[in-house]
Amino acid sequence: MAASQADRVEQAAGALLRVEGIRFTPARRLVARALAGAAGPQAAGELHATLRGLLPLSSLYRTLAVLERARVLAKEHDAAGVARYELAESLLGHHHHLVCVACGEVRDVGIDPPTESTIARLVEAVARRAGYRATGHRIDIEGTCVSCRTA
Amino acid sequence: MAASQADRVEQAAGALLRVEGIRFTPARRLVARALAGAAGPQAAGELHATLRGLLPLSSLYRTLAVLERARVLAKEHDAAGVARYELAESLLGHHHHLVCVACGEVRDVGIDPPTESTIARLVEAVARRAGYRATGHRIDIEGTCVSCRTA
DNA sequence: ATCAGTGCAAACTTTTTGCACCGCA
DNA sequence: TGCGGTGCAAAAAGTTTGCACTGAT
Repeated sequence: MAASQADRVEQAAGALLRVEGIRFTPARRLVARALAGAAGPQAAGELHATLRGLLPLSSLYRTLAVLERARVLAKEHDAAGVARYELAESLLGHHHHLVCVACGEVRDVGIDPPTESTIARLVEAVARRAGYRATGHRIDIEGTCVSCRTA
Repeated sequence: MAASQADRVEQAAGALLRVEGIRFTPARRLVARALAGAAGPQAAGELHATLRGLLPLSSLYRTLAVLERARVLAKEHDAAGVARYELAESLLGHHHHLVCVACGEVRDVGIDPPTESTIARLVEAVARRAGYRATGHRIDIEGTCVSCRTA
């Protein structure tokens, strides 16, 4: 159930922070758990609303920065340039994003391992030919989500 | 040679603007040509520096917005959240990005058509299973560029 | 007692906008 | 002459930071 996923994430986040000698405070627990329950990367404003004033925006940003430094979460930017945060792949697993071009929703999507490794192999070959040493890749699949299509 | 690529882009950009009933002014020519010569998406600040004061920043932003609206160029955001502009795929062709995780450079990279269509097919299947209708995809290949590796 | 963590308010960066002016059609 | 385009300066949005306070170890 949902609670145990949040529990697992909380435990893993605590371990990552301890390794760096950083305290696992209530604010950090709160943010880690909130992200554990999200279907995709969250903007600071969204998290702030979710947490309903439990954390001032500046503290939230600082919390996010700490968690990012400890590799608990990863920061990226959506099409509007707004920062979005989600659990690091070491906690969430490798995945990609479905981006609705109509409403801007960003949702996580997993790719089955055989397909994923096929893609990884192709991508690495492209990078090598261009003189890059590939360390990873990000794929955003643009399209329209169900609600935007039926609306 | 370089000039003819800029010329082709300028002509195509002019056509796109004319279709929308928008004037193709010197400022717009300038920006279109500057982007035609770039190896990857450019930040507004970079373009402003390239144009050496020929265009105030606010006018540059407005020019970029006009060109985006006319589908001459596309806007995206780099890892730092800064807006970057490049020629639309209808002018530049479908391509992806090599992103150097060390220096932040973003460089265009083409993928050979067979590989590209393999990837497109895989990606569309993933989207369909998730209830999305895919209209496109973006792949950022993260790695280290030659200069960052040898430095 | 010390030092990391917190909250408020102010600063900063990037991008957008209001308004007056200019110039081509 | 009308209207789109331009430039300056000011504003808006998102994010970061200085500083004083709080609380855990």
